Amino acid sequence: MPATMPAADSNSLDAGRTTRIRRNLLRWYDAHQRDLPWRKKPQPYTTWISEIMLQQTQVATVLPYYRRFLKAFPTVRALAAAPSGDVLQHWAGLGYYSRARNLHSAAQVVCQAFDGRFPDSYEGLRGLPGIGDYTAGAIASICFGERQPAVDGNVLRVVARLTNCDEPINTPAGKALIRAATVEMLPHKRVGDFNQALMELGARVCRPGSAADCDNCPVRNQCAALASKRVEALPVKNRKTAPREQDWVVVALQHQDAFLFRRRPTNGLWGGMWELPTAIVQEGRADQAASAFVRELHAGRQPTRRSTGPRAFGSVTHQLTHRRITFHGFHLRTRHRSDLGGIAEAQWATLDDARAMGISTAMQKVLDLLEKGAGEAE
DNA sequence: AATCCGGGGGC
DNA sequence: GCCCCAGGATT
Repeated sequence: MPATMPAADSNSLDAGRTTRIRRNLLRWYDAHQRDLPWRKKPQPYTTWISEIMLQQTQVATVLPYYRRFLKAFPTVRALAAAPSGDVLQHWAGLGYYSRARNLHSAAQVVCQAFDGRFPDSYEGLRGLPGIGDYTAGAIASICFGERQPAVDGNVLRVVARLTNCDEPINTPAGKALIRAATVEMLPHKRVGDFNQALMELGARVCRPGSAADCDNCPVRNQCAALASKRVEALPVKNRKTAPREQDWVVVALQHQDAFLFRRRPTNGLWGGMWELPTAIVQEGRADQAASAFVRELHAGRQPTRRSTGPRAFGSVTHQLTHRRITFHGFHLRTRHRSDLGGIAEAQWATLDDARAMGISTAMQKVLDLLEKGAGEAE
C-alpha cells in the first residue's frame, strides 16, 4: 500500500473519501428511500410539521398523527388561527407536548411577523420557537437547498462510526466534533437529499449496537469503525442518571356521571393536558395524602358529614424516561358540583368525554382502571 | 454540562 | 428490563 493511501481507520476526511461517501450515499438513497408523505413535494409548512413530529419519535409512530394533523390544519394560517386546545388534542399521545405549544406559537409568529411565509434561511428558521439546530438545518437544506447539516441521533451514530469518533456524543464537545465532520461531508448539490440519506442510513442500515447491517452498507468501504472492527462499540455515550421513583395520588371526584377534570399547568410534565386532579405524595402513606388532597380540592370546606371519605380503586405505574410514577387512585362522590374550589381550569366531564379532550397516555391508564374498578365496587 | 420533557418499538 | 428514536429549552 502506497504511503499516500489514506488509512481507512483514520478519522481524517480527505477529498477522495468525502467524494466517495457523497456519491455512494446519494446513489443508495435514490434506490432505497422510503415513500413518506412529507417527501412528495417538500414545502416549508409540511416539512416543518413532519420534522417537529419526528423529534425523538419514530417514523411509524408519526405517520397517522401527521395525516390527521394536516387534515385538521392544512396551512400555517389554519394552524395559527386554531384554538390551542385543538392543537394539543391532535397531539395527545405523541408525547413531548411542548412541541405542540411551540408549533402553535411559531405558526402565529410566521403569520403575524412574516405574513404567512416561512423564513427561507437557517438563521431565520432557528429563531422560531421549537426550532433548534437540527430542525433549522433540515428545513433549510430540504426546502431551500442551503448547505447546512441536520445532525439528529442517526447522524451522530453514522458519522461517529465513519470517523471513528471516541468522544461521547451526548456532550456538547462530542456533538460539535460530529457536526464539523458532517459539514465537511456535505455536497454542494442535493444537500437536503444527502442529509436525509444520512438519517435514512442510520435508521435502516447503520443501526445501534449489534443491529448494524454493515454487509449492506453503501459506505462500508469508507467506514473507519468497520475497518477497525469498532462498529458495535461506537458511538460512545456518557451514562445517564437513574430514573426517580414517585408516588402520585389521583382523585376521581364524581357527581352523577361526571368527574372533575382540570388542565395541567402549561409548562412541565404533560403541560396543558387534562387530568383527574393529581398530587405528588411527598412522604408517608398515599391514603393520608389523598385525604389531604381531597380537603384541598374542597378548598377548606367541610366534607359532607355522611360522606365516607375517598375509596382506593387501585394503582397503576407509568414509566417515563426519567421517572417512574405510581398513581394511587381514590374515588369520591360529591353532592354539589360547586365543590371544585380554587382550581383554575376545571371541567366536569364523563370519562368518554375526557378521553376526547386531550389526556396523556398515563391518564388513559388511570381512567381504564377507574372504569374497571367502578364496575366491581358498585 | 446536566436535566427535563413522553411514548412507543425492538430486542 | 434496556436502549433508542429525524431534539429543544432551561438551568
